[in-house]
Amino acid sequence: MSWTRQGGGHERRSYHHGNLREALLEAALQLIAANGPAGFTIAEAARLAGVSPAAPYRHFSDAGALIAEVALRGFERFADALERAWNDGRPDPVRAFEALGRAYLSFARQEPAYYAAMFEARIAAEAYPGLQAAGDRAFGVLRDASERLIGDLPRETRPPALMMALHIWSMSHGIASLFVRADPSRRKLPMSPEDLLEAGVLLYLQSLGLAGAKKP
Amino acid sequence: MSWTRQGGGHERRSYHHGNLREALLEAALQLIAANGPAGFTIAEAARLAGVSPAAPYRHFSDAGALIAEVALRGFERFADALERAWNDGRPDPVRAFEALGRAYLSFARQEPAYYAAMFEARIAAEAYPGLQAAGDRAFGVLRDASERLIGDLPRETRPPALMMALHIWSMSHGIASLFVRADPSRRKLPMSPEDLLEAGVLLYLQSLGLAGAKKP
DNA sequence: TGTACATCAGTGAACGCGCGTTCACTGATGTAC
DNA sequence: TGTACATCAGTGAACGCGCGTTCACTGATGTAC
Repeated sequence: MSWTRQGGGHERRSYHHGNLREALLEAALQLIAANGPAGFTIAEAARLAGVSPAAPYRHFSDAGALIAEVALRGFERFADALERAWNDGRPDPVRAFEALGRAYLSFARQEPAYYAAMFEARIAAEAYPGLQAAGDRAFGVLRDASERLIGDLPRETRPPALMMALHIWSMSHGIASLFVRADPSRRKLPMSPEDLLEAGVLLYLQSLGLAGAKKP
Repeated sequence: MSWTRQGGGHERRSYHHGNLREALLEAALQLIAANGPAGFTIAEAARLAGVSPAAPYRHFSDAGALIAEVALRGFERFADALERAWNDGRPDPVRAFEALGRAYLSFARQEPAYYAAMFEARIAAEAYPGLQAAGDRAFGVLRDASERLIGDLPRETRPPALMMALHIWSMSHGIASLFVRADPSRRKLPMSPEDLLEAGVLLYLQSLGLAGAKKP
């Protein structure tokens, strides 16, 4: 990729945009944030990027491919954020696990467009190489953290790490879709989504003998 | 509402459809099931109902109103299904609670169009009177069941019923959206969604001292 | 029981709109020499 | 360092399409008498 001018500034464009691919992905994020994945069109993205409606086809075969690319990048950022939060189990696994949960919701809140592209766009993951893998990497963070958390448990009371990761993921995703998304249909909560998730995770860990009996 | 012919059969139509409102809602379900809430248009629904594109406007002001009506009915059916499953806590609260969870996923699986209209359509609930209330009624089943389940717990270890209901709802919804929906982006699971949810709920209840230590 | 009439559900033609997609083109960029 | 040329990103005009929405209308239904 090469461009002549740096940054996304709106100085007078020359014939070649120079950074159109990135500009289109950026535009897609704006449009998805505003109206959901269905509210995105190539024509509108081109308009936002200040380019003719035919130009995007030099970079993406169709709208699906563009959204898939957004989702792919979303999963990568998501995995990064989760990894940073888990911080390899520091300062201690339980605390790091809670940080992981907060990071999950924080991502859904800060990056609603990425989150929507990842989970609401109805993309056929197998049609876009790399997408599945990126999703797996994000989930892998949760799975590894779970594995680490339950590593010291006696064999009889140790649940499968995969199952545990799925439980935590499901609850996190459920809270994110029901209560975090700035959606007109969002319901009101008597507590913050973060507190709700933390309490749920703590109770879950408690049942495994992994967290103190109380920590409200 | 009045109609001259019963049923949705496709016998020769007369000038008046007679049951268009219902036919449109039915068509909407088909379209939403096929392509999600965004894949629904008034024109296409009219076509499916065998009626001119202007006819739907006699019954719905716009597409949003039609989808909102679908969501409303969905919440009503959903609440009914959950209530039947809970069965007032019989044969015993824990078992009934598990049945409630299965009913949740079963609804998401059997009625994906309703489920999508209810949770993915981005409807402004407050704009459609009754919608919020219908949603509240469905959630209320879960809340009442939670209340009943924890009723006998000692005050110190008893969580707020509302919070507990939110946890269960979130996990159920998370599992439903991630693993039940017949969506091209759905991920594979090493177990059935029902088993995953049941295990999660049991662990959760266990942490409250409400379920046996093991029941795989 | 029959007739006149009001009601209103559905018609069909029309409109403007935005989208997806194509095409031959153009002009900027980079490279070979 | 300068020139010729290949490459290719972006143009702009055009197309067909389906949608939303309106309108004056029509004909079936139900009701008052």
